Amino acid sequence: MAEQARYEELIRQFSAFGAVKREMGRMMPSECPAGSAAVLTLLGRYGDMRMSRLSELLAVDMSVTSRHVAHVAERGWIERSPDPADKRSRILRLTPAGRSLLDQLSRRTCQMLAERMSDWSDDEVAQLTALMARLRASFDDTRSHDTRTHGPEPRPPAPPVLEQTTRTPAITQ
Amino acid sequence: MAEQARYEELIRQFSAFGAVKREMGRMMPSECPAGSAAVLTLLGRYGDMRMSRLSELLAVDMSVTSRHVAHVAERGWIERSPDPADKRSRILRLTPAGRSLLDQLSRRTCQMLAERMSDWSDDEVAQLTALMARLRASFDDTRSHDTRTHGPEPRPPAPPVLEQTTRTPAITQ
DNA sequence: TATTGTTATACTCTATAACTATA
DNA sequence: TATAGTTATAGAGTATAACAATA
Repeated sequence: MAEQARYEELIRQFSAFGAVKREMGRMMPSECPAGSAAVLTLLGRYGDMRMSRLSELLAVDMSVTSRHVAHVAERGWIERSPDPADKRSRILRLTPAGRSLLDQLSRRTCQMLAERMSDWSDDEVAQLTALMARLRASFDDTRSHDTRTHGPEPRPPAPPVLEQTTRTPAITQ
Repeated sequence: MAEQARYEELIRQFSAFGAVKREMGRMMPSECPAGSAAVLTLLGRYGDMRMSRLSELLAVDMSVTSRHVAHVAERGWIERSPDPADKRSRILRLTPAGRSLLDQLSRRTCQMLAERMSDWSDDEVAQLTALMARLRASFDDTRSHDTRTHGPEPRPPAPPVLEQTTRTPAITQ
């Protein structure tokens, strides 16, 4: 348990982190904004899935997911095929073009990080990754907390998003 | 120097961090969105300053800063007084109402973090803070890197944002 | 001529709510 | 009646460019 000052420092860093995100966003191709890249990345990592699962992984409302997915589908990077098990659903799958774009994006962003973090040791990078994963887990669990000020209950109990470790987990899909 | 897989993990956490930010944003009063809170926080921390310096600290374009500042000024949380040394500039200063709001926001967000991170040790919180501060520093320095794909040079060499450590630095203003 | 700050415009991301088609 | 997904609408954040006032 930390003191208030610790948390204030942390919050300050949360806020400042936006600059890092924006800097990375600036190197995305204009046809493929961050939201699209996130869709491709998750499909590449966890394989074919339905909208609802993708929504959980993105941790955004399904309406948002729907828009991102439409964007990448229009550009031929993913396919949406009907789910034989449930006609309301569609199965999302990377196309070869999508896979190719994903590989290219991944190489490019990793190269950028490698440059910016050239003085970080492998272990330090791993530490930051692990702590951020844990932070997310701390916010994911216990959906019981509720300190909000405005607006009604935003989401139902929310099926837990898996993958709270740093390591690639078994495909649960 | 880390391997590609390490960076991919890290990028994944960067993306997922958005969920944490949104969760925190949901507990802000509706009159005071994140951008406004950031303005108040920086003024509270570094004291009175000009737009240009605030822009640097926020790491956003001055047009953006101008909007945030207008928002908080309209609500009486800050004052903009003319800078006697340069009539183009205005000095920004927290009002008592702004200070009071800031204190309240700070308590509330810290309390939320304390709940969510109740199983984190003080040292772990400090570690995450330090690593995020260092990450930001890695992106701040060496404004020489340029892997962008589209758009012209977005900012000039950008005077370095101070405060790259975890500790509160001396007021440089 | 350069700099400080403001404003207009446009784009991305997000959430809520209304809607459809299926379960 | 409930769920999967889509679409319309609105709000926040950001960047670019054009502009005004001053240096």
